[in-house]
Amino acid sequence: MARAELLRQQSTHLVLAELKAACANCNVREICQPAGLTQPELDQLDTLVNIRKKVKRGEALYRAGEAFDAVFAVRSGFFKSRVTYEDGRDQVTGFSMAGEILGMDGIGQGTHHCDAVALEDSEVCSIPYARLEELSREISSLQRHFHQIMSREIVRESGVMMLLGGMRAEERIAAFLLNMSQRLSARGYSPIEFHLRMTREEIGSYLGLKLETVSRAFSKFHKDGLIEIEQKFVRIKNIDGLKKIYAHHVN
Amino acid sequence: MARAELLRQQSTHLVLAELKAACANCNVREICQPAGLTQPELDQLDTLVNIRKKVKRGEALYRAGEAFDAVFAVRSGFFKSRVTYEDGRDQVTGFSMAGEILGMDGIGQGTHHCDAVALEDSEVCSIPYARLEELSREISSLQRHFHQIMSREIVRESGVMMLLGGMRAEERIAAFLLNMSQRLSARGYSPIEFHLRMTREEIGSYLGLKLETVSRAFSKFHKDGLIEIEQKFVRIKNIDGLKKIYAHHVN
DNA sequence: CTTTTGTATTGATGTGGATCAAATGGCGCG
DNA sequence: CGCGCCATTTGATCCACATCAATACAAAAG
Repeated sequence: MARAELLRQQSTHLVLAELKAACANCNVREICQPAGLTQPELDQLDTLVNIRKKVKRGEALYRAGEAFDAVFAVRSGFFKSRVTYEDGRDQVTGFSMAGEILGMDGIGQGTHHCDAVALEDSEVCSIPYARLEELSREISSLQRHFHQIMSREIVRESGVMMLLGGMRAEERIAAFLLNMSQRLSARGYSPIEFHLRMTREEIGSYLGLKLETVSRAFSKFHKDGLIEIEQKFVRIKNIDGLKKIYAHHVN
Repeated sequence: MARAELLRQQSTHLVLAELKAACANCNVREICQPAGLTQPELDQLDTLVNIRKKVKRGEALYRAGEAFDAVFAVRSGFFKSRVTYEDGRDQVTGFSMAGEILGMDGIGQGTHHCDAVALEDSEVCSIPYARLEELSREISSLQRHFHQIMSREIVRESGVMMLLGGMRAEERIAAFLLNMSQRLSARGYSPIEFHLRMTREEIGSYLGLKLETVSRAFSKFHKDGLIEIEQKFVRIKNIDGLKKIYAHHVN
């Protein structure tokens, strides 16, 4: 752990030996280290993830229209994905936290379809797509794993479609909080206390609501004793209450 | 073409020779026949698509929760994808027409995440996923092609998220009609005249609107001379007018 | 420290689309 | 052919959320 910390502070131009160490110690195991690999396969895998890159808060990891050549594993930090219309309006299409994969929208067209912007100082591992394809052909469990990640992204988005299509404001916010809680929990963080990295406006954009509506819903949940909320800090006090709102589904 | 028609009427238990002929004549080339394959590769490909299956109008090709073991190429007909909540409410998450691929939501969990229901008598080719993975490892252009199809599904869904999150009723309907037009056009059908296979209610469910709102929007477009619409038949009379509505984006 | 700027809260009012309701029309089926 | 069901259209009313507006607050900048 201390070693990983050390490596993190070094240049992004790492020699291979260091990269291996980085991968072996990385907390993003789930992504880059599918289970059941033999040692030779693990060695190959180390050649896949080749560059670690820091992205400062507010900077874009990539932008819509840029050539796609890699997907990214978020090592630390937090990103939003955003599409921008011709007329300047934009919409947040997702949030990515440490341990998640970013950039798969680019595979289809060979160019990125959205911007990925860091909401706090972040670090990613770049996974060159050509190499990923190559290695997928050799290591079937990696292939399967990658397909699963893409498929889950499809399922995630259809979940958001449900939110947007059929739920009312408070249901959406409850679903959003529960989803955050669940994902943080899966990453080993507290599921009941966390910092929102995004603004009310970004939450609203993601959920198809205005920032005032988001704020009012948070206030209401607070008043009803479901959560504590102070600025970006959230503590879930009654998770079943939230689930009940989420599952209410009036019509 | 006459031969393909003949084959279509035979049993779904075809011998290999017939299958080959079926694939060679299939109009779904784009999916099952990536460009640049050598003859041996093409022969392998013929072993991938192994069963043709008819699905009658109203029947499900698969249902949420069922074990996933294949994706499907729609050979003819039309499907809707639908997720159902615990409480019985459901939402349409997509429509699939001839030449498109269905069922990729199941890869992540190993079970299907939604129902796929035929909106008219349809015919699909089943593509066993295990075999697809296997063949993807051998034929890199097939691998790439499959990844592109999945990625495009991700992009498609984020497009729907934009619709649902940021556009008003008439913009959504205009976008829906333009999308239908474009997809039909890409399949060699007329982009200006077509039959909607789904009800107003299904369109509404997909777009996050009530059926009355869908009906009113159609009536308005008709009144404004943008389309002709009679029951499920649509003729687009002013495609630029529709695009203008779609791009209006008040805020 | 003060100023500036971005973010959040809260209230008052407006409106797009949902809801409720009723009439019409198409189509499968006995 | 005629019955009954379902899809569609259209009108009237309602309400959830957007919009407009004012204030408060926090973090960053000077």
